[in-house]
Amino acid sequence: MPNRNRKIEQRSSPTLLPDLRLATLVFAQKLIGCRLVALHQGMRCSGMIVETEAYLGSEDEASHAYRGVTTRNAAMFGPPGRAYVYLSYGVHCCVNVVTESAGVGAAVLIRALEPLEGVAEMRGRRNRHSGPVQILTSGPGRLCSALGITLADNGAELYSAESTLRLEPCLEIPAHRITATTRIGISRATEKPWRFCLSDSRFISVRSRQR
DNA sequence: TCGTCGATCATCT
DNA sequence: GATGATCGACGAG
Repeated sequence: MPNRNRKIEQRSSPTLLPDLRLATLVFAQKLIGCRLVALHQGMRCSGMIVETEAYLGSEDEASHAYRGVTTRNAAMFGPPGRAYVYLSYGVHCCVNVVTESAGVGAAVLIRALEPLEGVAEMRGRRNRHSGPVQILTSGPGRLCSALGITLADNGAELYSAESTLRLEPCLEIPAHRITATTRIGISRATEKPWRFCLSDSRFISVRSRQR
């Protein structure tokens, strides 16, 4: 019933997550304002997504999917709505939301959150018992550390209410509050303005490099 | 406040 | 053997 589903999407309210059939660049913007929830060691921690980056499939030189399926990126080529978690620089975990159809290899990297629940737990995990709360989740490695996300979460069903790592609706952010800039920390396809930030958020990872 | 640099290791060539 | 979607520490201004 594709037409019926489309009607539901057009009437999207703050209580809905972005439609998984959206194009990755649109999905990356719609993801801002959603809540990322992690339930680990019996603790619920969550934050509102304030910064994302879109990575397209085989057409995007900066994407892990550019060279096709490997052991590491297999989750990227799986069904949409799953988590793709990978180890960066051998040290930090980073989490993506897989988008589009299985086999495409597109995903949206979550780069920063505004902490909502479990701040004390996040401080403990990051060994930051004092200081500004922004430092806890501003950066893809930091937010995974704060929420306790590890490689064990690779492939988690983010759209399932039973999943220990999942997305939940939070706020609907109007398009004029979202800024597009070039992506960060990459050496290829650096000109693509596929990073999206909540314009007035104090929690984004790097100050504006807008072009 | 900003820039630089080393740590660290799974993955890829 | 080289690379990298990062981070934290440290020094300069």
